[in-house]
Amino acid sequence: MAKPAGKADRTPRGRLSREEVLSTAITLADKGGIESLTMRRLGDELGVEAMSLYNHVANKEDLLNAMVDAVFSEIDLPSHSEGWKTSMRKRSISFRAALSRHPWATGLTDSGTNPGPATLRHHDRVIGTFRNAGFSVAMAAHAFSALDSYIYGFAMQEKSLPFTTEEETAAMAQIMLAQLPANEYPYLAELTADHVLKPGYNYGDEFPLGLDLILDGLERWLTSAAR
Amino acid sequence: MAKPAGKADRTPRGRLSREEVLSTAITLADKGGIESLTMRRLGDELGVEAMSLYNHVANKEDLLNAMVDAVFSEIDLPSHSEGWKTSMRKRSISFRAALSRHPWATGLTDSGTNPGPATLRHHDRVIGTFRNAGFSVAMAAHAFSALDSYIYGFAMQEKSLPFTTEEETAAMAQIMLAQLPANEYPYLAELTADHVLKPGYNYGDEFPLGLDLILDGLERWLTSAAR
DNA sequence: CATCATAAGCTTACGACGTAAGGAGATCTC
DNA sequence: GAGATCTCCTTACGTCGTAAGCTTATGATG
Repeated sequence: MAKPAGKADRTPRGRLSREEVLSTAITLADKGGIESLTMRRLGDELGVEAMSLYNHVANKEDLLNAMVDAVFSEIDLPSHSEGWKTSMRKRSISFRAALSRHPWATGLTDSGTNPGPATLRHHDRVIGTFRNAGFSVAMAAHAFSALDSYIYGFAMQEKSLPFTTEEETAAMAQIMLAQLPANEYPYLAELTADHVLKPGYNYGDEFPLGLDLILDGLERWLTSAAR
Repeated sequence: MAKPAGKADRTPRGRLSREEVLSTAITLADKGGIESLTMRRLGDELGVEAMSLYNHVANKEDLLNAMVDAVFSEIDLPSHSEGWKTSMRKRSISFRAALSRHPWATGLTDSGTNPGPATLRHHDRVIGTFRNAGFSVAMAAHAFSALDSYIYGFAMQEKSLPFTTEEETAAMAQIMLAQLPANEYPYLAELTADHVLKPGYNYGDEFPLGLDLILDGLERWLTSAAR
């Protein structure tokens, strides 16, 4: 009686905004993986037809790029004031945490082609932190490459694991161990049995070990001056 | 006259084999990127309808998993006899080269869920090399995680660069530098101008620097004994 | 308040995609 | 030489991103 026409069950809302589209897309991808994010489902979630999304987004690639930039905006920037090593450690941990919250972002490599403002700012601040600490331009580039390769790669390995919680890990490792021909892959079997299946194991805990290894290495580069 | 019926322009060949399907799929993905690999195109390339591929492959995921395993089979295994550091250095370089030849493999993370035999053998030999060198099980796990995260991440960054050759790099960097608001991202601008645009720059050259940083760090872990 | 351009939504449609179902012909086994 | 099996084909379905064009709500201008 009140509503004259149109879709019945559409949640009444003001107009859509790009931000709303973006954040819903991120939620969807977080929940069901990037392959579950389709324009139609995203539209559904927003109470709108798929084609209406194109009023706020040029195409799907534009959407994905913006999503990646949103992830970068969640990362704590290194502060120039705090000592390069601690502040770089913090931002690295924050970076990994962001990729862990949004695993789909790790594989969205096309965003390298045209990075958004948050991505650029992030990179600029990281390089700036190295430069201010006394790294030469070349050394800063090497440090940036080494450190971020590690972070990205770690996130990718983490994402590719078929388990998340400790219980899942244990269950999965049990199964894999049982399937694994132990005499053909003895070291893999040993590692699974004696390390992965130890109570309290969590792959994520490996992160700071490699991180500190690299940071210590970078510090050595720095103090050994010339390069 | 000779041929009684059927498709005219089909290259006469014996029956298809899984190996043939696999290697053609890899060639296709190498040439046009993973998104250009569709069942229909792969069929075309082999002179066969898309559906015929399902005689040799369970589904596309099976195909992709097998492709990743094929990439792993290209990597030089570390030899137990040679000293862990040099042999691990060799296999790391070989690993990166393989991912560089087949960039699509870097993103195919689902293969972590059920790795093929070449992948398992590779992992087993890597872990075995650490163990034989005196790493404890836990240290071997840490070393494996740190090193392979770096390699994977490096490959991913390399893949995401919008250029390959030195000329492309220079051209692209010029453009990006021109577009970049230099006062907003001063360190990025500096790095581009003074490092990337230097003649002879090639991002791939960064790889051994980070690699040696990690290997040296692992060696220090090893010699500092307990952990 | 009336008009009307613009923006934001909807409908329909197209050409890809992966693959289910089932049929036809070749090849192998006994 | 008969039957089973394997390989390939045709057809079809549901889903995807998105082009084209329509309708309606908004908000500025007279």
